[in-house]
Amino acid sequence: MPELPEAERARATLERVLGRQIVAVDDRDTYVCRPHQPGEIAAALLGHRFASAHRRGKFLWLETDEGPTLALHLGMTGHIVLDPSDLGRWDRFSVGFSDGGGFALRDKRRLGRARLNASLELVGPDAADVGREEFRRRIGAGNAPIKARLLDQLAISGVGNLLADQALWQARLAPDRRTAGLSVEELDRLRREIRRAVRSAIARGGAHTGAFIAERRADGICPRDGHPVSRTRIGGRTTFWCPECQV
DNA sequence: AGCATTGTTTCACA
DNA sequence: TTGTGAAACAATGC
Repeated sequence: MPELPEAERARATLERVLGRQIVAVDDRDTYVCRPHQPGEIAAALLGHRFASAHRRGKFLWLETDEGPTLALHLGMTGHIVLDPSDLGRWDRFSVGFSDGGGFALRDKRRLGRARLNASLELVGPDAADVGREEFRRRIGAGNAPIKARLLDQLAISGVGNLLADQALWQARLAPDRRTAGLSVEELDRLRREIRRAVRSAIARGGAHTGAFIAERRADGICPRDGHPVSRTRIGGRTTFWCPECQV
C-alpha cells in the first residue's frame, strides 16, 4: 500500500533498529537487490551499526556509522517487519542483529528494492516539505496533465496514485488539466491540499484513509456534491475524479 | 481468461 | 535534446 504515509511509518519502525550490530544479511533475491550480486550488500553491512533512518518521499535509507548507506524502497506492496519470528517466502531482504532481533522487507509483489549507496540527487523534494516557490517552479513547468506531474517523483516525491486523486479532489482541480494552464493561485491551492492530505493520511494510518478514496470505485459518489465520480486513465494509472466540482 | 493493481525504470517518439 | 507517454517489470487477486 505504500505511498508517503506508509513510507514514513516504515522509517519510524526502522528507527528502532539503530545502534545494534549487524550480524546477518539476506540479500539473495537478485531482483529486489539489483544491480548487486548476492552477498554484496551483506559484505558491506556486516559488523556495522545503523546510525540513522531517513526518508524523502517514498525513498528510505539507513546510514551506518562511517560505513555504507542502505537504501530501501517498499515498491507496490512492501512493508517493514520488525523482529520477524520467522522468515517466509515474501521476505525479500532481511537484516539480523547481535541481540537476536532484526527486520525484513516483506513484499508479495517483489517490486521493492534494497540497494547500497543509492543517490537521491534526481529525486524531487518531499511533497510535505516543498516550499511554495519551488512547488510552483517544479509542478508548473512543462505541459503534462497535472496528475501525471504529481506522480513524477523527480518533480516532487511521495505522492502516489491514491494521494494524487485525494489531493486533486480536495483542491477541486480536474486531473487532466495541463500544468501550463494552471494559475499561480491554483498551484498554491494544490500545494496546500497535498500537504493537508499527506498530514491527514499519516495521522490516520495510510493513503487509503482519505474521504474521496473511499468513493474511488465504479459506483462512487463525490462526498462534496453527491455527483457520480468519473473514471479515466491518466499518467498510466486509473484515475477517479468528480466532474462536477473538479474543474 | 483477461484485466487490474497504492511502485519505478526504460524505451520510443514527437 | 528534452519532455511526455506507454510498456516492462513481478506476483497476486477478482
